Amino acid sequence: MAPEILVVDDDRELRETMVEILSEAGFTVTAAASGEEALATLARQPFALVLIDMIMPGLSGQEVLPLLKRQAPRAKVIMITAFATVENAVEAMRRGADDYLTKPFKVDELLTAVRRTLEEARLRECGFSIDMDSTFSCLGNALRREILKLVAREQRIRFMDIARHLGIEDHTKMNFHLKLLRDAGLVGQDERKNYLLTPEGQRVIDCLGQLQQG
Amino acid sequence: MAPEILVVDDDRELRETMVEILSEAGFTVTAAASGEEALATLARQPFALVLIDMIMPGLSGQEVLPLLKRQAPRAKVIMITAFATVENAVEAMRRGADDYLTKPFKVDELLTAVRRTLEEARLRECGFSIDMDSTFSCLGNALRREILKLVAREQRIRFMDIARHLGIEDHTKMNFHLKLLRDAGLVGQDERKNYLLTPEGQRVIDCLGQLQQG
DNA sequence: ACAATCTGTGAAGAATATTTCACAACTCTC
DNA sequence: GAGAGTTGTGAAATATTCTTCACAGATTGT
Repeated sequence: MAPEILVVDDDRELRETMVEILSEAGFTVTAAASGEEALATLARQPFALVLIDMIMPGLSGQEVLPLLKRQAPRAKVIMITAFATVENAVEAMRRGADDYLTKPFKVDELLTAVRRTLEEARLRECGFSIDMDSTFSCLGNALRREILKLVAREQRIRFMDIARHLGIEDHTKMNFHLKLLRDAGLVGQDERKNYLLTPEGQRVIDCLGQLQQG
Repeated sequence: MAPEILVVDDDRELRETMVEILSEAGFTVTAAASGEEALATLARQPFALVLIDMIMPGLSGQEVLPLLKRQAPRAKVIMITAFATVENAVEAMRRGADDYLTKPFKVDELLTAVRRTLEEARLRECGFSIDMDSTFSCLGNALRREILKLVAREQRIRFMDIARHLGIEDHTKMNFHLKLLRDAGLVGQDERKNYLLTPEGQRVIDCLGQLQQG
């Protein structure tokens, strides 16, 4: 499925030009003439990317941005303005915009910005997908959480060292939990049987840290 | 404990001026004269905020930024430059900077930017702290995860409606799980006994969505 | 090669978590 | 206020997970 883009601009001519350029480049494009219309459209359908003119009657781009980010946190946003200043640009980015385009722009500038931003979004979706069910049921156990945290901290660690660090005398007990962590795809082993985090495990740890205080 | 700030600038005079200003404002400040030194310092000690000059011999600010973000993802960053352009500012923000300051700046501009950025960091730490143990052991159960997701989707929902949505015929079973979710602080009830997400629950849901594809 | 340690398996028993059931207060509507 | 539906409690039965134990191949150091 082609990436869905929403173009929001009150200037009909510019709006239609942008739609045309992006459509020809192979994107699926929808247009909205105001911030209000954009939010309504976003409520009905998800978009990968939203292009917003900063200056519009009614809701301005600046005002739409936080509303949009709340409603569709995963949508990427490129702000467009004729009055570009460092302050405005920084402010827009601080508020959650992903890029910033100055009018007038060339066709190439638009396409480059759009492609780059979509590419970033695609990267973030990562190659692997995490199976929430196995991950959560696995981490429902406190000892397994401890093991995961320890492996994350030590980077690579051997079986018996995990047991010693956590004060577990029965290694077969450790093995039981370690196996579940392996099955859930959270930890793996290198060629020397050292235990280490998989990318999935790394991501879970990141998320955990963020959950705790971030 | 006062917030820890790291100032990175090769220009000794400006560096010491910034340290002085920030120290007098009550912050705990450390200085580094180069990108390399900054990264080494960050490895030894965490900082809430790092101020980096864009242009330095050796590692430039642009080069330090991604390294720093990898090493200390939770540190906030303010980039400082004498050659401010919209493009440079946008680029720095895209790469993970949290604010952007143009030289020469007034004392007030520096303090405002620093305070605002730290305030944002503080807000993100939120008022409540999540008890990872109870949260995870609670969400170890698939049915409870389903309930949490349903409550998140519906915003507020009544007891029996949860049961019907999930096709659970025995309401006392529902009650068992709902109670555990309440005990874990993930869901609450309003005055009419509608179930709804607590802030903690909201945060967990956000994190979950992000884990799945973000 | 030998001993010592490490890494692993599977099955039975022990401990927890979950479901079911009997029961009841409460809140609507009529 | 009677009846229907809602929201709840606690204890016993059941299912699941966890621990322990007996055993064994692999690896390492000497």
